[in-house]
Amino acid sequence: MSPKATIYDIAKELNISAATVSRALNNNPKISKTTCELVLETATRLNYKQNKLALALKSGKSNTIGVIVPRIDSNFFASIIRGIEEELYPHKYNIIICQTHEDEKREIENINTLLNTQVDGVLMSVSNVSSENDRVIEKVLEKKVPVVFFDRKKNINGVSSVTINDYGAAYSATKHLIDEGCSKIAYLSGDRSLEIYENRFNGYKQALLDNNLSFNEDYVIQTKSNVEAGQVAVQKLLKLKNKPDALFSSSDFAALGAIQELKAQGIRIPEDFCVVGFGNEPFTKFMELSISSVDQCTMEMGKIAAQVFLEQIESGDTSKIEKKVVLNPELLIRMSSSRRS
Amino acid sequence: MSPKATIYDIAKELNISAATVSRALNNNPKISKTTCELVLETATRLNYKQNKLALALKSGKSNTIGVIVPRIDSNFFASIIRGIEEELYPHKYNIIICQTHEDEKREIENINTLLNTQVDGVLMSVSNVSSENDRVIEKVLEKKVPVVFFDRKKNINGVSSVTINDYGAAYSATKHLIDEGCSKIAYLSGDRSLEIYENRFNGYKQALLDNNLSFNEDYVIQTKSNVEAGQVAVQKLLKLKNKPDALFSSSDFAALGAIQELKAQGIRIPEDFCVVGFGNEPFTKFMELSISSVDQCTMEMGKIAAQVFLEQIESGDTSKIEKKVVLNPELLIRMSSSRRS
DNA sequence: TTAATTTGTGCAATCGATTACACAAACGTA
DNA sequence: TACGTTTGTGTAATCGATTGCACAAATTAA
Repeated sequence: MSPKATIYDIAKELNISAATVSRALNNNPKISKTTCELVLETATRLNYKQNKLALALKSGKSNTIGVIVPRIDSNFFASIIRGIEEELYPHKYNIIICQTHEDEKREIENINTLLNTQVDGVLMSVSNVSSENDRVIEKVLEKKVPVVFFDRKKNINGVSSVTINDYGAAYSATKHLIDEGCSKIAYLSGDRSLEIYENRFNGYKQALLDNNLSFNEDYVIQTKSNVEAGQVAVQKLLKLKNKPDALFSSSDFAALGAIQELKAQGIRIPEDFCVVGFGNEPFTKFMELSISSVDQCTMEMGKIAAQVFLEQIESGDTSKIEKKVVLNPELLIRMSSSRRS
Repeated sequence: MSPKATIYDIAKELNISAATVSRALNNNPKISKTTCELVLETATRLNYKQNKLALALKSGKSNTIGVIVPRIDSNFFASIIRGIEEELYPHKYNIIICQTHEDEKREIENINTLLNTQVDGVLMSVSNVSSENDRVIEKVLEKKVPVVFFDRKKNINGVSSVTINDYGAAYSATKHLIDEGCSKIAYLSGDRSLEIYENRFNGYKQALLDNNLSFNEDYVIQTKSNVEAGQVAVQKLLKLKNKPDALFSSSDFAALGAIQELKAQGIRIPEDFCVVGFGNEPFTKFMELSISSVDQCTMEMGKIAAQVFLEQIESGDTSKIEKKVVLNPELLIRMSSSRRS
């Protein structure tokens, strides 16, 4: 028995043509019951598995999509991928995962690999803002392969996206801190050339202005999204003459670092200083001093990105549909910013 | 311009044969420089991308592997996948991710889908111990598709695996608790029909016996791996006449729940009660009362699983190599079990 | 009984790339 | 001049499954 049986093996075994075998396996009504049963039986016996590659080549549809993320081992992206997978599983799509590690070159490589692999679509969270990969993405579109951005998008014609309302979330978070009685609110940002961080910054700023608080450039620090960065940022902030009394961080990890440093310096949370993070990382609710954070609806984002992809595929003409879905994230108020109760 | 250019399009454009185009694109030395340059230029102009499906069909090698995990949105599996991806990226392999949600039916479906997709190998962490999928896996092997288990393995002939020394890790953790002065050590287990949990149990038990401590059946509780399960388990334990003074948990999440419940009942950690978890989840080191845990070398496990796969592919004959790699996890002693210093 | 229809299969092309083999043209050598 | 050798390309088969078209056999209708 050959390691991989084909319809030809079945055909030979039964002295019929491969075409008939193919039809029998697809329940084509033109095939007689007798033949059909014989074929199915032989297929099982030979451990036949349909070769999807041949099918994909013939049909031009691989039933595979590519997902490109900066990295997979972050709760945020892993949850989104889970959402995508669950939504696409019933539709028999396979998912190829690529990591960019925020490297533009690798991002472009990944896109090209996926195209070569003949994926039916590309779902991605962009790593980079440079315009070189804009051109690469446009080439994907030329090939009628739908692209859907999630979380971190770019504004490219014909590309749908699923994002959260970063502006609104930042606005709510900041407003919440104001409501708790804070008036000197600092903001830890990520790379502001990425739209999400720019939007959060704007939400933060607008909330201050709408509440008659002055915007202080010294209170805005651009950092990485990790614990150390949060510690360093707080060290800087506490050296200011006019020390802040609250912090809104674009990253839960930085928020954690900030809290650690604040405590180390003897500052009480939330009495003297309130903190709100972003991302609803699992640890934020586990901490003894639980951390307020913005939940980014990751599973939902993945599911919706998958749905948008499916709609585009089904509609046939990708280029005309351009859907921009914006989810409303939820502010989870926890101990790090709850002065009441 | 057609959306997807093929070598035939290039050939027609230049009035040469597709064979020549193929050779030129593959830098075949038999092709004249002139032709070669013309082809490359035209390929770029037409936005040509090699169709990997056609290549895979022809060569019988898809350069794609399948990875099956219970779920992707857990730090543990996500890290392993990252390791696999990084190891395989330079070798131009694509990775298809499947989730089982611990469902045996879905596990079998996934395996079959991957076979249909003609993956060059399957790397999996098994969800289930039933023997029905043993047969499915044996069919994979019949097709000369290498299978590598990681973390949760099964003992099937011809299947390599990469696991950690669960027995040793549990032994060390228990021994450490004993060294801290604990003598009544409870153990929270996962589903003991899975080898990993059975091994940990044995390591725990042996450490007790080797140190002249009695093994108490009441101290062993089988639970889920989540926070609530840990809380419930501690409630049970504290109702015992002879209350334990330490806990080794097979799950960090359960360890966290346990700690929360212990604190709620006014028990001091580590003074009155020591806790060690398993998995080195990110939050364990973030907690104010940081949690001792066993690091499972996830990235490394992924990388090694990928290496084992590569070796099998290169060796040609899969069936003869059967490699069992066992990694030695590290016990990270943190505040939840440090009475000294 | 003959013609029309239905039923069940086979033939061959197709998807895109590779490659063994054939072969013409250009070259060198005796 | 005639005969080997390169050099560069083309032809056609192949990978596995699908499917329009053709067609024989069986069935039905007239």
